[in-house]
Amino acid sequence: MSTAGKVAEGKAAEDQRRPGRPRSEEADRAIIKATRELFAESGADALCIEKVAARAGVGKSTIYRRWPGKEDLLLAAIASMQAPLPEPRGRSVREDLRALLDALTEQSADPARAREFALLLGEGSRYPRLMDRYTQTWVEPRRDVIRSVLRRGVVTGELREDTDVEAALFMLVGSVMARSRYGDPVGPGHAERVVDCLMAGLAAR
Amino acid sequence: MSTAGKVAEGKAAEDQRRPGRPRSEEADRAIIKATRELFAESGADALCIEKVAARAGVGKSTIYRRWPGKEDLLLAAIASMQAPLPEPRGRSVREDLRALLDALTEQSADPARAREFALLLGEGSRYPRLMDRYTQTWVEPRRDVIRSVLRRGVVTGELREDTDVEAALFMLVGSVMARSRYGDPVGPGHAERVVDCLMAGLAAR
DNA sequence: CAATAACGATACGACCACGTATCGTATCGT
DNA sequence: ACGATACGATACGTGGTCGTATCGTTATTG
Repeated sequence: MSTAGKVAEGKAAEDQRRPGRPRSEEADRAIIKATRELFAESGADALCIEKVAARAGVGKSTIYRRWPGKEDLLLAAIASMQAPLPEPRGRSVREDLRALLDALTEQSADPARAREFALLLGEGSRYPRLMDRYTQTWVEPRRDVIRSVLRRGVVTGELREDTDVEAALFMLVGSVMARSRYGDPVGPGHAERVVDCLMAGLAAR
Repeated sequence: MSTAGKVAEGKAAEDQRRPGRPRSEEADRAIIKATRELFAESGADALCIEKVAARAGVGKSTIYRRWPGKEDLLLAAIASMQAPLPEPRGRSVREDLRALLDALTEQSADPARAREFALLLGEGSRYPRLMDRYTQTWVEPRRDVIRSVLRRGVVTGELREDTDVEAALFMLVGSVMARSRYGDPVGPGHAERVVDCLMAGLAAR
């Protein structure tokens, strides 16, 4: 039915036009919020639909009406965790890296985000679709921000010409990962120390 | 077989002296082996006693006779994963760090060991006893090896006097963690590149 | 008002894993 | 031989989770 000639209005309009009670956007939000919370608290494996429904104050059917299963729900929840890195100001590599690493550090203090690392490292093999999409959507774009700061530093002459961008990248983000773990949050001075240490190098003059 | 009671074993001898059929050491080995394999394949949450028993060719009771439950079994399995870092040769910091990082890299290619990271970062909060013991038994001693190499470098003058040992440590081990993930093993040249990059520093002269 | 679809609640069957209990059998010390 | 204990196998009860189905109710369109 419908299909209508009013093509110009797009699919959304068509959805709205469906007869019957419309889906509750509030339920959408509550479900995603509950999913994120439970994922943060217990991880992907321990997350279960019935607890999500209970916390969201929603019936199970309301969830299954929207997502076919658990993995798809998790996918939606993770996709909704927006955590943009700050735009580099471009005044100096040192300043930009500090700001980026500070942001990373702060974000990794959030249990939900710490779970993402775990998902990536461990549980990922059990949820391949989820992990692929997560990597593609979040990990690489964020790495690219750091890469571009480093590359620009090389161009401006602030960094060595033979800078190994990839090695530096993994040391920077890795320093946060290696440090953040349950009960041992990374302190605020971490970013500054790491950037200074890496910029100066270990070797004596 | 069973080497008899002859040795001056103390308590062990007393255990041996118990009447009845002695516990099978082969069953011990098979159980631990199966546990490690399943942990490597699927992680801590997916590991279940019944599959361990099946793979080990052992009855469930044989497992429960030895360990009170799943967590204790995992603890024993992880404790049995010996993975010593090589002894630093002490000729140069650069050489020692390369060797240590190469070893770390190679070990992290093992799925079982990759799971350890995940355990540390994510699932750890669900198995606090397990994680505490793991950290204390494996993580810190291994970090200490790297710390001592760095400190010695400062003493010998190979490294800057104001070297930030902790920052360098987390960059080194973190570079491996950030890179190793399911389906994206760290290449063999990684250690060399990282160490060179860190030693030289990013800043232009 | 009638048709339609989403709502919360809840019951259902299937499955899986836990940890316990009980088989008959095998292997030890005495 | 005998008692003791471990062995593999298997059945059991419990509890949790999945995904489906079915309530009566509520909101929206026409």
